[in-house]
Amino acid sequence: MSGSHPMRKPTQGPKAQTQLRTLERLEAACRTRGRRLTRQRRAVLRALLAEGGALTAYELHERLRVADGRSTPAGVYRALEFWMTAGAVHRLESTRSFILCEHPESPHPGQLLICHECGQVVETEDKGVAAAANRLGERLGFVLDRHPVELTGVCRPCRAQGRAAEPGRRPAT
Amino acid sequence: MSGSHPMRKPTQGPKAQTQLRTLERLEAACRTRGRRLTRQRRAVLRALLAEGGALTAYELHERLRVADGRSTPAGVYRALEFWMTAGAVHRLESTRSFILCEHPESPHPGQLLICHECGQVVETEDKGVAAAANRLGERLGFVLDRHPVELTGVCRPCRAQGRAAEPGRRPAT
DNA sequence: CGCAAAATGATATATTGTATCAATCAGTGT
DNA sequence: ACACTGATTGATACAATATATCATTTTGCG
Repeated sequence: MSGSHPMRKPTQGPKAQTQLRTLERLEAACRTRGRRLTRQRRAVLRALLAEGGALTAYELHERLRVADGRSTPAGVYRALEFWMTAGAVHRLESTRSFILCEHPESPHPGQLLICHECGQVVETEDKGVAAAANRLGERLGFVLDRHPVELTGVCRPCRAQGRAAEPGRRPAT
Repeated sequence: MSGSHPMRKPTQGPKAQTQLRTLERLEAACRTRGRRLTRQRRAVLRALLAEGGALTAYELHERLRVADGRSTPAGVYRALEFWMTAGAVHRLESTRSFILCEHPESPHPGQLLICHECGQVVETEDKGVAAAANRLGERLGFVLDRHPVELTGVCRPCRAQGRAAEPGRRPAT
């Protein structure tokens, strides 16, 4: 993930601030409800925060292992499972990686825009997309769940640098 | 995939007819453009058609191996890659499986509604969802590509049978 | 036919994700 | 402080998914 893409540097801008507050809120909320906030779980969340983007489970494992040699893949997956259940982490199916949720206080389903050139991920809560998806679901008898919708494409900086501009597909017809 | 879910039986209704025509058209189109339509590629496409739903690469491998003991996972992945490039097969990221495209003649990005109870997949080309997604992309500087959008939920039959009705999430806050 | 490009077969290996079970830890009541 | 209980972890093994490599075979074409 971050090894294969020129991932954006984790800045200390207002976004990181927000995430930090979010982190504290999540940790507190978790503690007060009988769910345990353990060393390992905290470590996973903080590693994702420090990264500022998506990481695979094994990349997380590598990072945690530096500070705690006993970290295992299974442990990382357990912690990720815990945070996903809590709504604090999303899984990116299309890149098999994990990322902090930027709107953990909202119950709405969101969208994740993923640049397949640089790996950047932008999380949104677009009413239009959500409504259109729900209407479609209704029409076909599906009740959609709240996993964020993944939309892949190329972000502006990558287009500007000439990395893949075409929407592409259809070599056949 | 089909082993773990009570997958719908492949019917011989009008849909299968359509798919069959589609199959022939694809095979022909492929042949006439310098791309090779080989035994293995044909076998993969036909196995997906026969299934009438999604299959993982290894499930496909199992099936092909019956008729041709030399089938390998690598070969299956290569054939799938070929058909995906041709727009004839979609990959379902959320279930790591593959399914025939039902609208291979259309260049529009589609949606895949996936029931996570029974595994059923419905492919659509909803203008509303597509437009909303593109607007969102524009707003954020992303040019979206044409991978179908995956929407997961529970289909009507599964809700009727009491399998999981709730949209669910948020045990935390 | 004979060449070059495309595709395959065979094999190995990388990556991603779970299962199991004994040991440990954290909260609770005493 | 102590023991009880359930949650969590550590350690290990393994399952499932996906790709790399390279020698060989097949195909299209002149």
